[in-house]
Amino acid sequence: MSRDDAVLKALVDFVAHESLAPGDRLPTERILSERLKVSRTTVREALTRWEGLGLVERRQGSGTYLKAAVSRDMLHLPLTLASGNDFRSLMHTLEIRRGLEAEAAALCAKRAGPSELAFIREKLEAMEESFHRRDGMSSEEDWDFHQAIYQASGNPLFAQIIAAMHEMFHRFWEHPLGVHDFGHASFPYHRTIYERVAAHDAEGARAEALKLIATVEADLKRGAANLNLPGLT
Amino acid sequence: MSRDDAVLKALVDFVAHESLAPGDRLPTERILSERLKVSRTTVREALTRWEGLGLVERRQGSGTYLKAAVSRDMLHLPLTLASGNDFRSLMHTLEIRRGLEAEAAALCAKRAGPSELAFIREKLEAMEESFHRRDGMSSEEDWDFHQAIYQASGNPLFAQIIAAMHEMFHRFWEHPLGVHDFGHASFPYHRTIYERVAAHDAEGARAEALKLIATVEADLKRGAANLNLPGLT
DNA sequence: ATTGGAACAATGGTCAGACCAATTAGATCG
DNA sequence: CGATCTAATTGGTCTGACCATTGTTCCAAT
Repeated sequence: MSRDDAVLKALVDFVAHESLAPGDRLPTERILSERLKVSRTTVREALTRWEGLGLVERRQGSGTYLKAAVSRDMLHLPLTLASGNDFRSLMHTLEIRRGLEAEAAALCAKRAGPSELAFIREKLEAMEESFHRRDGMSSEEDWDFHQAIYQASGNPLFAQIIAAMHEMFHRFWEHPLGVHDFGHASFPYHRTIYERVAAHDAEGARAEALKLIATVEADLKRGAANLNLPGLT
Repeated sequence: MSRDDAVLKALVDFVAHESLAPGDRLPTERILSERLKVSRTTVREALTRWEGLGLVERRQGSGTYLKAAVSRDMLHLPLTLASGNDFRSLMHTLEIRRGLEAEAAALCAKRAGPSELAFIREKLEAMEESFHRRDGMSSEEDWDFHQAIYQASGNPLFAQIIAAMHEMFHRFWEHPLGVHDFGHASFPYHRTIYERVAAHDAEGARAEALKLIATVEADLKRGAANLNLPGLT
């Protein structure tokens, strides 16, 4: 077994022994290197692997933070998709998102307890407040709302997959295709999704989520048509 | 942009410029560090990322070899989930599959042309024939049918994501949880999905796909209850 | 007492150079 | 010609230093 694989195994044991949870900060690289009897270089190589797998986040000047639960038997699925930044690829990712968003909303309606509902409602109201104040969608508050849904779905895979796709969307989400009022049409569906979730109406929540993505899709198509974007079919 | 992100970008350009194909050997770390004007440490950190993503393979004493095609716009989906051995993880993957399966079926109904429909029908009949001959689901023909659906969805991401997940819990799909007639209940829905797709009824196809996954989920729960599997809630 | 900013310490990021371990290619010898 | 030893190559690890960013502390001005 190579050295830094051993380090990763030791790190798993360490996290288990100290019962570290997502969000916790792990020891500094220097301390780890001393405690595991390897050089800091090797520790860094191992942490780089974990960072690539999304298990850990490093912040210069601050520390290294656990992003997800780790256990000894984990399966890593590095999925890399060749996907351009043209309109067609963007639409493909949106279709994936539609499938996941609908399912996440349905599961959320089934499983969300009072505390999860309160959290979602909080994010919803923050988004609505921001919308009325600035007369437009805030991509950040919008993202927070959806993340709350994914979290309450009880299935961590949703958040993981969508987070990875969101990164791709990110550059477009800021000023997508130059359309200023992008996402305007999707606004009301956030509340309807919440209402269906709060009523524990799984199929209703699924339907509202589908409507929301449909408005985004329409906006995207409109923007692409205006700009003659490459890949437009 | 952090330094080794820049290195990764430069590496992509280098691979493109030299038109390197999978299997080819990249320059040594020392040469790369010199050519990219960064330290070998930084080059190694970048290559470690690529290795984690399965894009590259390093062999000590030999060199670093390209394992997959790389392009500037790639979407990396680092999925890590607890070993598929427990019931909860298996259910999580099934929930993801439900979202994707439903969406793929709907898109397929919208877009499948005559040739795609004929291909799906071929797979369906092969599956049905195998079912009646051996009086049981054949995981291979079943998989072929679903893959045909994903292909006809017109979105390559579906096939890629699901294929990766399928590989992950392949062993369970063969004789999941020891249930012998696993998947028996899902059999009739393959034909109903096909019928809805052939009728270009997107929402109907989505509904049938949801029903199919529901039967699989029920089978899974039944098997787990019988075996007192860990992770059963 | 509060606030603002300046100095400082801690932490991840990068660097240079050396040596180790595995592999490969070439030279050598039977 | 073939097997074997040797040396060069290459990725893996180590050390120690310095840089860039962040968080904290503490003091001065208000």
